[in-house]
Amino acid sequence: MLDERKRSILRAIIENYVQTAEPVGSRTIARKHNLGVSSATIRNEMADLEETGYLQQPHVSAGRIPSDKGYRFYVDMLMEPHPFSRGEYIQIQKDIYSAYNGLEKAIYEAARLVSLLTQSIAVVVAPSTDDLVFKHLHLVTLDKNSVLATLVLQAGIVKNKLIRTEEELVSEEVQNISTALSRRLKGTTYRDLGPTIFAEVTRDFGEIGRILVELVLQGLMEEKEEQVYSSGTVNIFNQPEFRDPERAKSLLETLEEKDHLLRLLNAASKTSGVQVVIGHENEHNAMQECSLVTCTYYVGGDVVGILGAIGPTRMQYSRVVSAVGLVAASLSTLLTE
Amino acid sequence: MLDERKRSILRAIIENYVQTAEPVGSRTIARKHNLGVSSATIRNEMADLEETGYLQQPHVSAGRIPSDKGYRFYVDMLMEPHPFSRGEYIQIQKDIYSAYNGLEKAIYEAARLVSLLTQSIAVVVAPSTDDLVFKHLHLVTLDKNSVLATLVLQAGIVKNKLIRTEEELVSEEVQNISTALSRRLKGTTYRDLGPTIFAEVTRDFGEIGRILVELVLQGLMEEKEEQVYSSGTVNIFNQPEFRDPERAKSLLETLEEKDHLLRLLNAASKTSGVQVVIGHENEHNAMQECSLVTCTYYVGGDVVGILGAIGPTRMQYSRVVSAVGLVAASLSTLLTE
DNA sequence: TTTAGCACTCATCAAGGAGGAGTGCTAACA
DNA sequence: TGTTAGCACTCCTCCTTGATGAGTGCTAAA
Repeated sequence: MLDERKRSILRAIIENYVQTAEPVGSRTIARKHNLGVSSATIRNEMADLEETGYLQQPHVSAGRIPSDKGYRFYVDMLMEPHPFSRGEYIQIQKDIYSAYNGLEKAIYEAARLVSLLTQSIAVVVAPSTDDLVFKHLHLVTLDKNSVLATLVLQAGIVKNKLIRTEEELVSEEVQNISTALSRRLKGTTYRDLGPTIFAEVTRDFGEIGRILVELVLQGLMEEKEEQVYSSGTVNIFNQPEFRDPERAKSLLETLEEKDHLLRLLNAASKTSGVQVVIGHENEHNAMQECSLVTCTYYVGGDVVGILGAIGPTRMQYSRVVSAVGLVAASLSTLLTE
Repeated sequence: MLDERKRSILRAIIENYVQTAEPVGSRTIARKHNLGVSSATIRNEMADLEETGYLQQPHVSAGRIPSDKGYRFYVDMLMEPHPFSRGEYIQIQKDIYSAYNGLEKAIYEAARLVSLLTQSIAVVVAPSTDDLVFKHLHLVTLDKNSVLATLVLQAGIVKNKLIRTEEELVSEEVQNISTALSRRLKGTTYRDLGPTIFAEVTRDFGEIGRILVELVLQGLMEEKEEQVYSSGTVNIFNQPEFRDPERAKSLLETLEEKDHLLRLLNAASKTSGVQVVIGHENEHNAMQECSLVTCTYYVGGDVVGILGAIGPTRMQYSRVVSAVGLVAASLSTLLTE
C-alpha cells in the first residue's frame, strides 16, 4: 500500500509531531532523519501522503500533521512495542501488589499507575460481577428489623447490603435462611439469580423467610452495578491541545458522565487484548480529538473489567499501549491469585 | 468601624463584582444602587475603602475589586443567608435520602448536590470512624487459610477485611473467636483497640487464636483511614478566573493530592458549623485565590466528617454557605437515623 | 460635605507591516 | 524516470501604532 520510503517518512513525521506538537516540515525530516534524500523529494512524498489521506496541513505554509488515518496506519503497521526496562516492570508489579487491600484499591492503583506511566488520563471499569462465582453468603442479624447481608465472590470481592424489614426477625430463622441461601447460591453467579432459586430456597420457610430472601436477592442485585474511576485527569493540562479551556472542559465533562464513559469503554473494548480507538473512530463528540487505549483484565479466565488511557490523538501510542497492556496483565494476575 | 454608607458601598461593589467578574466603577454603583449620592462621592468613599484595605484596584484606570479583607467583612457583617425555597429544601432532602445505599453513596451524593447547588467544586471527607461505636463483628471462614472480617459500626457503616493466615484454621475455633471478639468489641471504638483488649480476648484461645485476633485487629485498623472525594471539578471552567489553564491545573492538582486536601479541610473546619476560609487565609499556595466553605456533619452527636465547597474568592458566599450548611444538616440527619 | 468638571492614565482592540517557515512548481541533472 | 536546487508565493505570528473609552483623582464651587 505504502512503499518503504513513504512509511519511513510517515513514521518520522508522526514521531516528530508526537514529540513537538508542531507541524513537521520537509526540511526537518531531511535534517533529523537520515533518509538519504533531499527535502524536495520528501516534499513530493508528503504531498502524496496528504492526497491519500495519511497527512494533513493546517494551512498552506505550515508543515504536515498526521491524520487519524495516518495514526491508524502507524499503530497497525509501523510502531514497535515500547520496551519497558526490567526495573520498571518489577516496579509496576510491586506497586500493584502492595496496594492490594481490597479490590477497589487495587484497580484504583492500577489506574494511578497507568496515568503515571503514560502521562495521560487513566480510566478503569470495576469488575462486572455478573460472571463471578459466589463463594459465600452470610446474613447477620443486627437488630429486630435489620440484617446485614455479606456476599463473597471470586477473587476476594466482597459486597455488603444492609436490609431493613417491616416484620420483626427471629435470629434463629435468619441463621437458617442464611445457611440455606449460602448453600444454594455457592457456585452460582448473578446471572443465575431468579425465580427458580427464590422458590427453591423459600420452600422450607414461612412468610417472613420469603420476604427476607426476596429483599436479600433484590439488595444484592442493586450492588452489582458497574463502577468506573478515573485518575490523572490533571495530566491533560500538560498537553498543548488542551490549552484551550473549552476543550479541557468538554473532555472532563465527558469523564464525569459515568454512563457515557462506561458506554465508551465497553464499545472500545469488545474483544480482549489491547485496543486503540483513534480520534474520529470515537463516536462521542468530545473524544474526537482524543485517542483511547484500552485493555481488558481478568479474574481466572473471565474478562471482568477494562483498563484504559485517554490522551490527545497525538499520543505516544507505543508507550501507552505497552503500559496499559502491562498493568492490565499485572492486575489480572493479582486478582486471579 | 465602617459607617453605614461605606458598608452599603462595599456590599454593592462585592455583589456587583461577584455577578460580573469585572472591576466595579463609581458610576455603576451610583446608577444601579440608589444610594442618593453622586459618583464623585462614591469615588471618595472608594478611595477610603481602598486605603483601609477593603478594596483594591487592578490598575489605575479600572474600577475596584474586593480584597480578601473586604470579603471577610462581607461574610462576617454584611451578607444575609440565602433563602432556599421550600421546594428546593425538600428536593435536597429527597435527593440525599433516595441515594442512601450505603455510606459512601450518601456522602458522594451530598457532594454532588453541593456542587450542583453552588456551581463550585464540592469536597467531602468520609467519616473518620475513630469515634463511631462498634455494633457487630463477624468472622466467616472462607477456606482453610482465609477469614472474612465484617465490622458493623454506628450509622450502618460496614467495613470488610479479608484476612489470610499461614496456619490452617478450624471453623469452630474461628466461630468462637468471632463470638468472643464481637462481644468484647461491642460498644467500643477504634480508639479503644489496643493491647488490653487483645490480651483480654485471646486469654481463652490458643496460639492460632492469638494470631487470628492480631490479624483481625490490625486489618481493621488499616480500614479506618479517612477518605476524601470531590465532585463537580469541571465547574471551575465556568469561572473566568480559571480561564488560564495554569491556574486550573494547579487547583486540580491540589485536589488530586488527597493528603493535602485532607489537611486543608481539617484545618478549615476545626470548630463545628459552617466555616469560611477566604483567599490568603488559606495556607496552601494554589488556594490563595480561592475560598473554601466547610461544614461538619454528624452521626448522633459526634462530628464524623466534613463537607465543603471550593470556588474562586469571588463566590456567592451567601448561597454557598447556606447550601453547604443545608446539605450537611440533611446528611447528618440521614446518618443519625 | 457634596458635586460638577476636567485632565490624565491605561487596558483593550483593530489595523498594518515585518519576518519567517514552509510549500508547490519549474527546470536542470543523473 | 526519479531527484534536486532554486525561487516565487502563501500565510501565520509577532510587534508596533493609534484610537477608544472606562474610570480615576483633583480642584473649585455650591
